[in-house]
Amino acid sequence: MTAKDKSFNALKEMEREARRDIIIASAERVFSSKPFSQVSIRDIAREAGISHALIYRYFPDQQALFVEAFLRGAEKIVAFLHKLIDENPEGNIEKVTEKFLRHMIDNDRYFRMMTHFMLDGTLNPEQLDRLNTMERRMLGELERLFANRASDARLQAHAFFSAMNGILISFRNYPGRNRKDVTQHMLRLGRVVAERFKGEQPQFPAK
Amino acid sequence: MTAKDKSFNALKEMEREARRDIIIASAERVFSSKPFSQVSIRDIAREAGISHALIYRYFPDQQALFVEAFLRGAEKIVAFLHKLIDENPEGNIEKVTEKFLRHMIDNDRYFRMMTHFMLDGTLNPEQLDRLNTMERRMLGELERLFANRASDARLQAHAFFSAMNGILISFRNYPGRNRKDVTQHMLRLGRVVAERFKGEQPQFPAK
DNA sequence: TGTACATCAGTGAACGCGCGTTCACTGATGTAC
DNA sequence: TGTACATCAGTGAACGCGCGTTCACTGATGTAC
Repeated sequence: MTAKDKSFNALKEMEREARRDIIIASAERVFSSKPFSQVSIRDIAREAGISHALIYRYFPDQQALFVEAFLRGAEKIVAFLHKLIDENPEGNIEKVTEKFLRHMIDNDRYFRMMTHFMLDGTLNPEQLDRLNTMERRMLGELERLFANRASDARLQAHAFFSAMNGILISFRNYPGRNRKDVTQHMLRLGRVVAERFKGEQPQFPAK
Repeated sequence: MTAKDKSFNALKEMEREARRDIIIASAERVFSSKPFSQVSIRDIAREAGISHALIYRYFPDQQALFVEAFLRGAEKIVAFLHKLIDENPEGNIEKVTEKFLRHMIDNDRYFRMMTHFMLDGTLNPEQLDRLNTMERRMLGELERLFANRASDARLQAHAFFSAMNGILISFRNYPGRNRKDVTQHMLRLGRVVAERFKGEQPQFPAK
């Protein structure tokens, strides 16, 4: 009886999770179709084919859903990074740089969400914490890229991560031309950065 | 008579410009006090001590005013960069990096506005063009930093600029702690980047 | 087997708000005759 | 000098909209006796 109750409840819980997933997946789709600041609860409900009021049965508020949708995608990015760096154990930075940039360009929605949250000053502490944990995990993966090269792998990883993000942000709208040209320019800058980050750093200034 | 008319009209025009300036200056102040996305026309009018309807006598719409306010500040950044690089003619990248980062941190509102516009997909072409011109001017200043060092000064400048922006964005909300710690970390990453960008680049891969 | 009740996914309508923008108007100043 | 008119900075009120969120309700399903 108890066992049966448990499995029934478990099933129910699973179904509930499945419905929650559908909402998150719909959110992800909407986020690929328009700028972050223009996405509304109503958009997501429409995409999911449900009443917008229903979303509040699964998420306490808008921010919680948005963060959740981002974390879902960020998880994929971490997995991608993990695999990528496993496959380039010699710290082949050129290769990693190119693949990483391409992946971020192809998964533009997550990159846009990430930068939005990085800049947003209105996040509540709990969500901020979840986002920081995610950023730390990405940085942790990148750190492995420098583990055999520099004594300050962590700082190198942070600086490298910054350079990647900077490229993706700074040249996004630049200078008109078509998307392909922009991608080419980003990859070219990626090669410059990779070249710079290649060797063992001479001597990191203490201070 | 004509001369008098001209000077009268000129005076009127100047007064109008002065009033326009007051609005822009008020906008700049509001932008330092809250996140970009939360700034409204009404906020700016309140700060300037005028009716919000009046703003539409000086600017066609909100976006025009916002871009104008940013360009005003960006002008100062370009001037700062120009002076900074003049004062470090030997391409003292460590120094430039530190001063640049500090300046951006101290003028955070402009940095926030800049990144907002870089990511925004809803700008009309005319404003986008003005912003791109401004970005090109910043990059032009930075290019001088690499002029005597690398054959591909332009690419180096773009990559360096990206790294700076990336540092400022990626660690803004990271990881809690106080503002001073965050600044310290950013400067530390700046030193890593400066160290990396110091020497002549070995050989830029063609491809 | 039938009936009363509990649970819960799901809904449409409404609330309350703040926003960008427009409108009709006022009042001061300067100009023409 | 006085009067009719034009110009224009400035205003408060209103428009219309979309938003996040809540509410009262429906209807299906499962449970207890």
